[in-house]
Amino acid sequence: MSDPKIRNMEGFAAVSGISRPTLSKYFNDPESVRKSTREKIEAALEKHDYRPNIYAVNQNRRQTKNIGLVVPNLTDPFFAGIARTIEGLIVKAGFNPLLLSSHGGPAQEITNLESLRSIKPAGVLLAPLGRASLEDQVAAFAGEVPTVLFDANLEGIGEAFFGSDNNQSINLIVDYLCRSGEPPVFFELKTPINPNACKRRTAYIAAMEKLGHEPHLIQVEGQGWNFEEIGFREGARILTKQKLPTNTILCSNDRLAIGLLSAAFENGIKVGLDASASLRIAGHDDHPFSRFTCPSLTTVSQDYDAIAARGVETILSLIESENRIERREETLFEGKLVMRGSA
Amino acid sequence: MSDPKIRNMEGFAAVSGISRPTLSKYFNDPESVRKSTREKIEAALEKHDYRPNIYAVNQNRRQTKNIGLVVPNLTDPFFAGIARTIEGLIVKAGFNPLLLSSHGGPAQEITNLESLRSIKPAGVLLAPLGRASLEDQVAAFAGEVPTVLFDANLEGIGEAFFGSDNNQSINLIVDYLCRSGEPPVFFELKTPINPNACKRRTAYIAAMEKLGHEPHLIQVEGQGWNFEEIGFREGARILTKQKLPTNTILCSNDRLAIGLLSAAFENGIKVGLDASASLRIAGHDDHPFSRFTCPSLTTVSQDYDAIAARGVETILSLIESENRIERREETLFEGKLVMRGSA
DNA sequence: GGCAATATTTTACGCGCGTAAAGAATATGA
DNA sequence: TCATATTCTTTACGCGCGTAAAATATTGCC
Repeated sequence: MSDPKIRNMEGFAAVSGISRPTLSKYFNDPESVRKSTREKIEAALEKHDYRPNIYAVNQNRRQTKNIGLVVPNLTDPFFAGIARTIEGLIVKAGFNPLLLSSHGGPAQEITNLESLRSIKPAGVLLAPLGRASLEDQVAAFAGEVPTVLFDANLEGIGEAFFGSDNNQSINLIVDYLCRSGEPPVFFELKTPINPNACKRRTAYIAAMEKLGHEPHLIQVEGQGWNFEEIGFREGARILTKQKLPTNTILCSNDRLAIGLLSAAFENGIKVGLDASASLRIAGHDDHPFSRFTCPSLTTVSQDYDAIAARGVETILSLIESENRIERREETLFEGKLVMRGSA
Repeated sequence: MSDPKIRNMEGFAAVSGISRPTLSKYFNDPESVRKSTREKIEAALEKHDYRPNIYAVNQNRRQTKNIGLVVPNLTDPFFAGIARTIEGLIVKAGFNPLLLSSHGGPAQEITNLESLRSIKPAGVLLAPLGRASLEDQVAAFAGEVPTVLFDANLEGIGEAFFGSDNNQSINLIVDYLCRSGEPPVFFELKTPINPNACKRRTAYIAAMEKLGHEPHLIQVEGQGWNFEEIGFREGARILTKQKLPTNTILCSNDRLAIGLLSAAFENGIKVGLDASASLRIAGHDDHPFSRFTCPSLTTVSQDYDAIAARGVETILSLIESENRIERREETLFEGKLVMRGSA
């Protein structure tokens, strides 16, 4: 805001009348200097627009203020949403979030961790791809940098894991579906990449058996993260070519359900609750778009505010304590039933 | 991968038998050293896993290899998709992309630029919020850091702009809609935040008049980026309470159309092309979810591969040439008609 | 007003690397 | 083979800041 451009802290010391070491203290923690000097510094900052060179700072600090945040796929609004929530919490804690997406690829996931390593993050929040993850390399990274997993668990990797209680949530919706109509079949990928998908499958089977129904899995071909596409393509196949044992389909996730709903529509199959409908479809996750499907999708919402909050909390305390956690913590949060038009 | 951990380039010089200045040359450009020494260095890298400290490097280089990438809203899969494409191109060029989302907020947009400033990016690719952007502050930033705009234009800000030719694309779809059925009304926000929305409105009016039809705007209330929500809420209102002059609605963007389709479905209004349908709906953008709406959404796709490619190309040449462009370039790319089931 | 406690200044070094200059080594070509 | 052009090594300095230690200044308190 004023005449001579200030190039470094020395220069700012000159114009502010405060010594450089004291300024350094101030920038690391404004509360650590006397109130009167703090005011002098802040008054000078108003006029002179100086900020410490972040590279010089990070070169000398023992720890950076960076926290890495890696999600499997930012193109999925579900993860974009979580990422946004987490970023907000990190900023509020005075740290600097760095968001990276693995774009569904294991190699990219490792690349992301590698590039995080070079910025020396104080900690990392990682939502791994799951089965596709190159576990050895992820584990190696987590051995060097305090890492907390969320969304998808990799056994024994990282200091903690926060995710959804698939057992509870699948139970919830299977129970609801059975109470309100015919028991559901389970629509999923044959070879799911995500551990949550596997847990949901076994949870489905257990829930059905508990209620005295025969579980029925519909496992379709499909790779990658284009779930809507798979749900649409394979959904069309099973809806037209295959005789379903019931009129109710529970999908392993909402994105599959979105594709399936679209396939049902295209094939003139009416989905919903009223008498004229011949099919019920439910999902899992409460994807941002699930409110706008036709009909709107009945599903289970994940408590991702809680997951985000606990994840950030944990990585921060890990950073604070400067050492690793004594025992790896795994916490699962309960889902909530979201009743809409499709089931 | 070997015994004594290497802490700096000095240490790596010791184990590799190459002097530090030469190593420095190598890391800045492997091709700049003789082949035989390059091989020696790379052999040593295989065994010793050393990488230059990025903070020390950036402190001393005149320019970093960072390129900022700011999008208005990562929760929108459209921007997530563009961002991914652009990131890929930046990496391929040997630079380091830094992705930030403004989350629909002008203050966040400025915060993003501020935090980019502190990492001293060589250049920035910015998709601004549009009307909501705090133009003065964006302009001030663009005055300090080479900046290229895309998606939404801010007059005179940045070295160049790449976006869609809304005039052409709206013409295209209005033309198609008129040829294939009744001329469309235009469904949009009363006070759009995005300059593209304004251009689309005037393009719609011009296209209609050119074809000898009376333009008809339906402008609904609504703020923010939750377009589906607005499309759904206001769509339900106009579909039930208002007599439309035609059976065809062109939406200002796909996300509004997705909400509107959902509203039509909820109200038992059949959308599509066949005789039994009473409404046609079209959108604009070819949003990733538009293929899976019910019915699938007829729309215009933006050529965002071209936008991404030219944007990256431009910022790179700007960085290379170390100075600003002589004349601000504005390039618009044509859209393609995507015919699906809804219109 | 004087003392102890606390805060600031002064001085100095180190972080890891870019880079310039001069001399030594190596490659190139006729 | 030798002269020449490249490339590398050695030496040295600087980047902007963290931080330690000792000296000095300021504050709070009785």
